[in-house]
Amino acid sequence: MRFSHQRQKVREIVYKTNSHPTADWVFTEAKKSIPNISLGTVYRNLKQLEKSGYIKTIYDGNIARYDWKTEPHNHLKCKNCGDLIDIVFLDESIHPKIKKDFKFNVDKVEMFIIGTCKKHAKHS
Amino acid sequence: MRFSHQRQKVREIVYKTNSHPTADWVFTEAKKSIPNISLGTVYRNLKQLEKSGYIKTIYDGNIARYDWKTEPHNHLKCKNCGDLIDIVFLDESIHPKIKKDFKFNVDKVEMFIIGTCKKHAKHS
DNA sequence: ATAATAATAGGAATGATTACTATTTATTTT
DNA sequence: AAAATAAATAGTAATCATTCCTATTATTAT
Repeated sequence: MRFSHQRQKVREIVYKTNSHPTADWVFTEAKKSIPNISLGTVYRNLKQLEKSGYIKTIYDGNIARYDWKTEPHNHLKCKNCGDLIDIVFLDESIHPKIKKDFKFNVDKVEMFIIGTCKKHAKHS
Repeated sequence: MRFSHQRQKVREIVYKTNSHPTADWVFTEAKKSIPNISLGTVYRNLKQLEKSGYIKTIYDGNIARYDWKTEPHNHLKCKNCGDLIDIVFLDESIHPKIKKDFKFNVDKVEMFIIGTCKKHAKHS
């Protein structure tokens, strides 16, 4: 894979935010410094960056979001504001139990905990 | 909400399978007995059935699947065959811990465990 | 049976993502 | 440093899942 300014920029944008951005948001940001970058280029590079292990794809409902944090972690999703909050709740220590109980070799666990974050809780 | 043959059929189709079908598969099945049913009708009814609590929607990557099993449960997803396997691994007992540790009120947990099922494991 | 209106069929519209292709650009070879 | 090679791009068309729209049909209350 050879160098391109577009790929470098896409990567930089994902690495600079904790907002788990969508492809479209990355596109909008990238246009600020590369005005004629195309959306296809953003998608292609996000896919390549994931393949190379630099970023991870998160499926939030039926939209893809991207995350620079590649270590195993989980997400809280506030149904009120839509924010995704990174947490570490389950780690790889559950893999042997799943293998034993269900005869299933685990690669990774994707968990969304859906509810209300502290900013939007009605009361305690 | 008043009776319709189409809604009854959609519900019956989802209730008869353990394959976590997509809207399109439900549509194909429904056409066998209601040849001129439309895809929009299938989508509308799936949504209504979910709202009424008869079925649940599962987002598998960026495609919606439907599940008659409405009690909390989790899914193993084999990356080899794509099958979704129902398991009960995490239950609501984790909710208080998440509330305490992260100040987050949990409604539900969506978990996908991705890996290789026993049919497709290379060896132990 | 009639009136009121929820639900439908069929097709158009939308939104996210992928595919296509002529051109540009990074790297390699000379 | 110029030419050759091939990867990457821009721009656009195509695809796929899903939703929206509207005239017509079907269910239910009167």
